Formats: sequence, C-alpha cells, structure tokens
Amino acid sequence: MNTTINDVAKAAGVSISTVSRVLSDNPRISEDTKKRVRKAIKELKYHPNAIARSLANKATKTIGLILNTEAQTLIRNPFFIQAMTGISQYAQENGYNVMFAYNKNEDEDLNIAIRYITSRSVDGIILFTSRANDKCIEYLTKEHFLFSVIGRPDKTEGVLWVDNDNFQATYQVTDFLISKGHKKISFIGGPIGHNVSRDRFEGYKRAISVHGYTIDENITFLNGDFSEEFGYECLQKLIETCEFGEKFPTAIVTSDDMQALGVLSAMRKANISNIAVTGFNNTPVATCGNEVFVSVDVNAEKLGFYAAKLLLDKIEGEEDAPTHYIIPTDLVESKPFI
Amino acid sequence: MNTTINDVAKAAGVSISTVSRVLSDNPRISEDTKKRVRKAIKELKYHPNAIARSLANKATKTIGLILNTEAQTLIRNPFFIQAMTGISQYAQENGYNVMFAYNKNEDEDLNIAIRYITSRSVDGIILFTSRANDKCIEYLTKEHFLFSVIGRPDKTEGVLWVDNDNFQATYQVTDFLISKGHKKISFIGGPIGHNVSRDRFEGYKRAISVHGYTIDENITFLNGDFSEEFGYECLQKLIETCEFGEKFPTAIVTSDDMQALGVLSAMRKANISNIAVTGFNNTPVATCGNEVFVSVDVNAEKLGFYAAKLLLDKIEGEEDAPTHYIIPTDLVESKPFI
DNA sequence: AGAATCTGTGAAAACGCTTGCATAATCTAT
DNA sequence: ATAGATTATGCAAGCGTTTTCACAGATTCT
Repeated sequence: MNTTINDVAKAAGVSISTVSRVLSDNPRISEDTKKRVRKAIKELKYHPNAIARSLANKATKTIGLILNTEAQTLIRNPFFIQAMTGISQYAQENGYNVMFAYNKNEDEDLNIAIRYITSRSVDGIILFTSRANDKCIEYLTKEHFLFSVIGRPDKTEGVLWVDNDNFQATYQVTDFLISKGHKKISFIGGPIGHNVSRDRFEGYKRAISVHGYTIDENITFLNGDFSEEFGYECLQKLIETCEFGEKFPTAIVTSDDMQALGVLSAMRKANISNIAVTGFNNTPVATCGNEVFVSVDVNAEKLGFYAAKLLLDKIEGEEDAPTHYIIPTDLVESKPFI
Repeated sequence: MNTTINDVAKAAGVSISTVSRVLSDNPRISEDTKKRVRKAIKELKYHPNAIARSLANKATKTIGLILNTEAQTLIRNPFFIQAMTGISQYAQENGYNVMFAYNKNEDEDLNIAIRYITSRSVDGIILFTSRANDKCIEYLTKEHFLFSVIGRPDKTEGVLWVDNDNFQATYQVTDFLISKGHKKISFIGGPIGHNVSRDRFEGYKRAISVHGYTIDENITFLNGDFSEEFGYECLQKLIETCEFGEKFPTAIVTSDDMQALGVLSAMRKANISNIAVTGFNNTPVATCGNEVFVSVDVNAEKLGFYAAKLLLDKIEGEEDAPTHYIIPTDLVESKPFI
C-alpha cells in the first residue's frame, strides 16, 4: 500500500497530529521536530492523500467547468480551449484542480452541474455562457453554490462574471474603419438571445451615429449565427439589394471570424476585393485569405484566467474581492500571410 | 449542513449499513426495506458524498488528462478539443469525472502527472502525445500507474494506446491523387521526432512506389512543423527549384491542414491555382479557399472516446480487453464553399 | 514559592462512506 | 422438535486526514 501519515509518524517517532501540523507548517511545532518529520517524509516519499484531506477539510480543491456549446462551435472557435488554458493556469497556481464536462445541450448541462454539486465533487463552478436566462445560473444561485460566469449574464446581481466590453470593441473597430475613410459600413450580428450580440450591435451603432452617419437597415444583419454560412448569405443579400456601386458598403463589421470568413468567401466568388472586413476572435483563419483583415482579439485566455480568479478568491473567502472583470480587447491587424 | 447517510438511516429507521446497501442495490436487503429507504432518500434529497465514497473505496472515479502541447498548436488544431469531448462523453457514460491540466512544457507536464498520482486524485491518466521517448510514459510505467495514450508511443509494450493508421491514411490520400491522374506529387512532412510524421511519410512513399513512380527528393520536405509557415516555405522552395512547367508537381500531400493553408496562401500569391492540395484534420479552415481541397479526418472524437474506453476498462479490471484501437480515417473532400 | 502563562505534543473525535463479521429471525430438512 | 441453512439487518472497523481539547513541562510573574 501507499505510505500514509501513520508511517511517517512512526518513522519520526511522533504522533500523526504532529505530522499533520508539520505539513501545514504550524508554528506550534518546534523546529527540531519539524526537521525530523520532514526528513521522514522525504525518506518515505510521503504525499498526503488528497481525498482524505478533502473529506476532513470539507473542500475538494477542485473546480468544475461547464461547457454548454454545440460541438461545431467548440471546434471552430478556439475561444473555448484558450479560455480553458487560462483557467487551468490560474487553478494550478493556486493548488486547484479543474474538472471538465462537455455537453451537447442545456439540460444535460444542468445535470452535470447538479451532479457536481450534490456529490460535493467540486468547490465551485465556472460557466461558459452568455445565453439569456441560463438555467444553470438560476439553479446555482438558488442552491447558493459558488460559481463564476464567462460572458456577462442577464442578471449580474450577486453573480461573478468576466467579459469583454463588447460595446467598446465594436465601437473601436467601427471607429477604426471610419478613420480609414470608410463612410458606408455594414454590420453582421450574432444570435439575438446573447448579450454579446446586442452589445456588439450597440457599439457599432454608436460609432456610426457619433460620426454623424445613420444606420442603414439594408446593410444591417441581425440575429444570425456565428457561422460562415450566415456571413456568406449576408454578402449575397448585399449584392442583391445594393447592386454594385455607390450603395455598396466599403467595409463590413462582423461579429465573428467565421462570419467574416463566409463574407470573404462570397467576395472571392463574386470577384469583389476592395472591401474591408473585420471579425472577432483572432482565429488562425483570419490570415487565410490574402486580404488585409482586422480581428478583435477577445483575449480568451485572460477571460478564463480571471473567471478562475473570481471564483477562487470567493471560495477562499477573500473579503471585498471584485465581482467582475472587464477584459480589454485588442484590434489585431493581420497582414496577408507573407 | 448537508444531509448524510445518517439522516437517511434515522428517517428510515435503519442502520447506515442498510442505507449503503440500498444504494448499491444489494440483493441481501428486502424489497420492503429498500422501498422505505428509497422513500427517505427522496424526501431528504440525499446524495452520497463522492469524496467520502472515494476514501472508502480507494478509487476516485476520476481520470486525469494531460495535454502537453504548445498553446499555438492547441488553438489552431481542433484535434485536442475534439478528442476531449470524446473522452468526456465516454467518461460520463461510465460515471467518471475528468480532470484536465494544461501545460506548456514537458517538465511541468510530468509534474502534473506526479501530482495527480501521488495525491491519489485520479484513478488513471490519458496522455496526449506522440513524442518519442516521452518522460511521462516512462514515469507512469515505472510507477505502475494506469494510463492510456492518444498517439502510438515508441514502445507499445504494456501500454494502452489509440491511434489512426497514419501509414494507411497518406497511402490512401496519395493513391486517391494518383487515381485522379496526378503523376508528380510532392510531400510535406511533420517533425521527425513524432511517429506520426514517419508513418505519414512511409504511407506516401509506398503509394508512390506501388504505382511505379519514384520519390523525388526535390519535392519532398521532411522534418518541418505542422505550421502555415512551413507550408508556405515549401511551396516557395518548390517554385525556386522546379521553376514552372514539367518539373512542378501537380499535387501536394501535406501532413496538416495548417501546412496546406500555407501552401494555398503561397499559391495564391504566386498566382498558381491548378495544384491539388491535401491536408490532415478536416479543420474548418479547409473550406477557406475556394479551391477543392481534400483533408484526412482523423476522427479525433473517436480517438478520445476509445482512449477513455481503454483506460476505464482497464481500471474496472475488465479481463482481456484490447490494448489498443486503430481508428479509421476518412477522406473528406470539401467543396469550395457554396 | 506558587500561580499564571506559554510551548510543544498527543489522544481522540470528526469527516461520510463501505464492508467483513456477527447475530437474530425465519425457513428447510430430518 | 431440532440442527442447519438462509435471509435480513446491525455493529464496528477502516479509509487518511484535520483539528479541538487536554496536558505535561518549561518559563515568567508576583
């Protein structure tokens, strides 16, 4: 069997209480004893059993991750894996493990959350979501279970969350385009149920109107999904309604690199090339065309990192820790691949 | 506090042993008692504490995932997240949790493995690797700790692993190109330290020679990395050495979609368009150009699924379970995006 | 010198569960 | 009717820690 605290105690000629205290560097133990015990620990290659610790401490030192996303999105958008690395990093630095469960739909999702909680397997949960009226949030709140959310939820009251300033992001990218001389800028949005979609649209609107232009509904596409297909369709509609020439936008602000990809694809097919396109997520795809391309990097790794920080600070009972973080976005101008 | 087995026992008027036995549906308990206990369980909303269970059972019902990969690769290649979903799925179906730790380098990686094991936090480990002489494998083997590997390791003896038949994959794709009439086919390989690179090259070689052609070193690029840059460079070298015309290959077999992307990019820049390019991983990027493009789908989700199966079957002490799985690959011909 | 305080350590309970063994009650076979 | 087997349940030890409380011995104070 594995060496336990008992073996160490015996080897060092002390009681297990003393060993336990040496482990936590309790000041009540004399330096002499500490040395002796530590020597025994080393010689026996003793490592405390995490499970037994958890039981005694009523804390698992583990957090759970809940990914409620369609496989497609997960695969096409590096956002998730990036955020996960950020979470893992902060967790490791603070001696926490992270459990992860992938689910196809919201109901299963909730089940996982319930299982995590009721079986007391985790001390807290990080939720990937920006869905309106998320069931998990509701449940977790009701159960008074600690969690943090990546993506600003509907009701922020009493919940820990981290997000970009999506308003600011599209404002900035639109403003950037205007500063480059663009006067007619189209917008392609995401699913209307997500806060992120609304915010991005609002940011675009503001930038447009601040500069004295008006929103043209013919070149504004709302409530799509973050897909290539949608981007492609939008450009086709644009071609239909605007014909070419004056009415055609000189730039397009999209809400996702995949949408942008669809737009670029459609452009290439229609043999249009002088339209600036922007996206979100700074996906590798961005460099795929030979066009200049601007993408908003949402710093997913940081989003994850701070989501973990929010949660762990709360778990550790930190007083007056912040309740949310806004992670700045970066405009990344990818040159055509050299 | 939370309701424990004691509360249930009291409510049902039985001992905790009985409750425990009802939980595991022990046949020695009478149906009558079972009903009574189950009623109490429901009423009290009792859920067994996973930690306490683990301690008593000396099993955590948790497996650990170790990702030793550069962030870049992780982000650009959906392979990992796909495999992870497969793992999560099989684990969930069998009542296991999965822990995940992301690391930048091999040493930290080993540390995580050591921590997982020495603290007894997991029952087994899944390793993502195809690195020659992996330190983790060595360590895990030495410690007699259960693990499975995604990617065929150097020494397969006594280790559980799952992989594609990479030889077969490039053989197939090369053969496919030849059947389409291509006679001069270039090859772009991956890092020579990985088995996967060697296998893919061998498959290509075999297909070429089986059809009576010979390998031309001038159009064969080995020991690169799985990157866009490398693909780009290769095509440039091709242009330099082959000039255009007869000596130029009519098709290029690459070892990764990213390499293929680089090739396509360079082609576009040099205004070449009639060269068939193939890749690996069936990345969304594949559809990025408007060219026809063939990618080998490695079925990453299945790789993960079976890696989990191998491990869990072993953990559960399944007799004569297989020691490895070969997951078939699929040739995916992506039409130019409509 | 005796009381009060401080230091360093150990005994034992607690965390919430599983399981081997014991036992009481019922049933079967003689 | 009685020994033996069977069925249904409980007792208590054990899993490997942490932590409260107690206490012995050393130190300080009056």
